[in-house]
Amino acid sequence: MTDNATPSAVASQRIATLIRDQILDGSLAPGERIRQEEFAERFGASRIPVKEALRLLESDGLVTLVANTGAWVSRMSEEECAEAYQIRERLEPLLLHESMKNLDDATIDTLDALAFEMESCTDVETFLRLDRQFHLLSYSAARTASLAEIIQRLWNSTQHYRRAYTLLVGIEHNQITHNHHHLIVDALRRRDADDAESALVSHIRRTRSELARHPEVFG
Amino acid sequence: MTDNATPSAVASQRIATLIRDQILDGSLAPGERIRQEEFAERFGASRIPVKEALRLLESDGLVTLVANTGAWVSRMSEEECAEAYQIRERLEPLLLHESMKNLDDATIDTLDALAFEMESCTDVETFLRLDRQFHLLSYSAARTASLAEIIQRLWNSTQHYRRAYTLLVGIEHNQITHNHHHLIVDALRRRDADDAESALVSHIRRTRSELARHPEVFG
DNA sequence: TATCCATTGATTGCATCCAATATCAACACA
DNA sequence: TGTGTTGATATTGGATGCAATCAATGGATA
Repeated sequence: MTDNATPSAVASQRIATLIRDQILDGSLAPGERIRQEEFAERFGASRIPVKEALRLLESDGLVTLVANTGAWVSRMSEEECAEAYQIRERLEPLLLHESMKNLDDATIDTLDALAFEMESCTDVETFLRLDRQFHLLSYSAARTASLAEIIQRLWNSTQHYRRAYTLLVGIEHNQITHNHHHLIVDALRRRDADDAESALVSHIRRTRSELARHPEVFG
Repeated sequence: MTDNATPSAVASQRIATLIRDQILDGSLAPGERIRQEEFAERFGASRIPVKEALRLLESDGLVTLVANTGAWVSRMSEEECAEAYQIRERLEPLLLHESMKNLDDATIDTLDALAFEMESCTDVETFLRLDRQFHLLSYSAARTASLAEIIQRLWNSTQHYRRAYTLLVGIEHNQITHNHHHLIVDALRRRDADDAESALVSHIRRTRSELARHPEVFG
């Protein structure tokens, strides 16, 4: 499971990737309007591929289209976000399990290094990037493509609130998170799937309850 | 959770629904080619909305697009099908749980009636339709839209093999399936979520192992 | 006879143009 | 003053035409 690697030769897919990246890195905020003509000009294309890209992003849940009216970056409610975390809690352990079957030791070493790097990083954006990288890498050996795709979509659609939460509470008092990561690496190293799954469930469940404790993130 | 209700005024979405229905009812088989111009003419539109519809169906997993070459109805491997059932096994109990919270008694009566109707039906297409109706109705009271959408996609992408399997083994010796349905209705009536979930898990798992026992379905 | 290359035909991708629709402001009227 | 209506403007939806790309066929060569 890799982070949208191939820059497609097809314009509509390339544009979809560019807009998706802007939504994920926060430069396009929820509720912001996306005008076809403006983005077409920005990407040096006509409105047709932009329109197709917007439909793709709509089916990803990142963009909301209203017929004859326009497109906006989707605004996710607190309930929808909780729902995404509930789904992740059931699916990500399965994906981790599938991935563990094929994970090699070198990748586990990299995961270990990432967990420590995260522990000593000092800014929010780096933390978010490393955290995403850690989990996606832990899933990277799974052969279950559609499962990986569902989960990547869930990560994407909740990315905004992960950032908002992290910005709100800071990254100083995150030892529990780091502990979870180390537990996961340890379980993977021992090839103990049940243990890895349960550590991951705890990890995701904790984030869900943390978000529930900080409703101001959704304000 | 209702079966694609609104016939959108937007042509691309209307066309996507029409093509999707043709794939689901079997009149478009896996591997069959979908030519933009041919379908545009058939639906009385130009190629643009057809192309957008195909991209939508691609993100549903029902259609496979190759740049500058064409579109085909997706061909799902045995492994991918098993994967879909694994995901369903983890997610559908959650959706049923969410739905049960809001299910009224009248709907449970309807589910009961559907279970009996299925038991006495004699042709495969009716059986498939009633089965789909039964399960989707049992999920209909859930407020978790994105979960419902994921599951609907999984149903859609495996629909072809449900039909192939049912055609292969017939519907005469399906008592176990009917038993599962009655167990689910009973648990719902008693408002016993855990019991309903475990009956549903058994139900889905059984189908998965049945498919594994009949690999000729995927030939 | 098998393999490689070029040419042709078919099909898709995209840009431009026009039509349809929604939004918003100005205005008439109660 | 508030409300309903109407027109102008901006924006999207879709049709047509052209360019780009791929697949397939035929011929030349080893």
